[in-house]
Amino acid sequence: MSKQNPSLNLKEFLPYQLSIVTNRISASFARLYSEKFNLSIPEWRVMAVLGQQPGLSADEVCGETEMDKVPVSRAVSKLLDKGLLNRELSGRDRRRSILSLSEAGYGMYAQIVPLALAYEEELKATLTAAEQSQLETLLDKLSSQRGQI
Amino acid sequence: MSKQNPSLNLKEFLPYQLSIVTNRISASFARLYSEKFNLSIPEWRVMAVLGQQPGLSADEVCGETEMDKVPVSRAVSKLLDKGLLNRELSGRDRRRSILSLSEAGYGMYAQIVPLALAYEEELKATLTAAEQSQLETLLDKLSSQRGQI
DNA sequence: TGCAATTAGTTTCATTTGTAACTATACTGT
DNA sequence: ACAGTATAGTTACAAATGAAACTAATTGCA
Repeated sequence: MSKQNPSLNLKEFLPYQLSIVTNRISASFARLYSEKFNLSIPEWRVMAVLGQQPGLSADEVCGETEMDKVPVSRAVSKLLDKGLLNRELSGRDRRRSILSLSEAGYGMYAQIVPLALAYEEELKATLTAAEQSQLETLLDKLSSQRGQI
Repeated sequence: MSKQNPSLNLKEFLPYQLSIVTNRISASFARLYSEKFNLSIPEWRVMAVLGQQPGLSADEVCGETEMDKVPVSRAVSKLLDKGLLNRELSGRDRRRSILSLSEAGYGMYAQIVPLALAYEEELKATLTAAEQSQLETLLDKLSSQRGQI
């Protein structure tokens, strides 16, 4: 039994399945905040971390969101333009910025969070409690094992 | 208990977790065929479906891959340039193309498929058999339920 | 038939994205 | 103290992407 007639069923191929499901979910979730609040995905992610952890630097935002520093920089400057963010420079290290949501930014954040949580609930609604915890386990395993691949 | 102090932990937020894991996996899998064979993600996807189902039209490739017709069209024309694809016009409907891998294309496909399968194996290696089937179930559930969201 | 509406696929254009170069500040070892 | 290196963040440029306009072929139905 050699490898003659190699074949791969895309629909059963795990990386492909993951990317289809994830893209659908990301896209439909993105509609939630992009249509109503006119935020791009990077902008929303920056707001999401700063809403929870105010005072991070741009670099720390990169770490939290797994985003590249370029999209973070661009998202930050757009959010500043829109008045959704405050930025000051760190006294200790004047390369570093200190970022936080402005009052307007926090107001928007406070509107989006319940939508996000409701969305997540809906997503999980078809899963039993056991399946939900299985999913966590599986995602953890898949994500930890990457790196040597 | 009202919704004062709304907060959302990004790292525990399902759409975010999915997108992080998936992006890592997609990126590391893409390195596999992009570095060695100089294929873009859309190009690889087109080859992947045609390797399995020769004779599809561009439109059917869209359906199989969930890609937009524009990236498919571009990927097809690049693959034609590279000599990896054959295209003829359907006799019945001369708008439709009939696509298949060329000999060179199939040769490349035959080299990539084992890499892809090995990659998938490695990915699944940390999961038990039970977890692997759980994962399938979960992905099915998550993907079927989208649409009304 | 023949003309309006669809469909397959391509092209154009504007937007997004990523890589690499750049600026400015801070750290290191001598 | 200071030369070399590293880091935070921005900018510039090129490539990828998507929406909408376009071309060509087909279908439907009056």
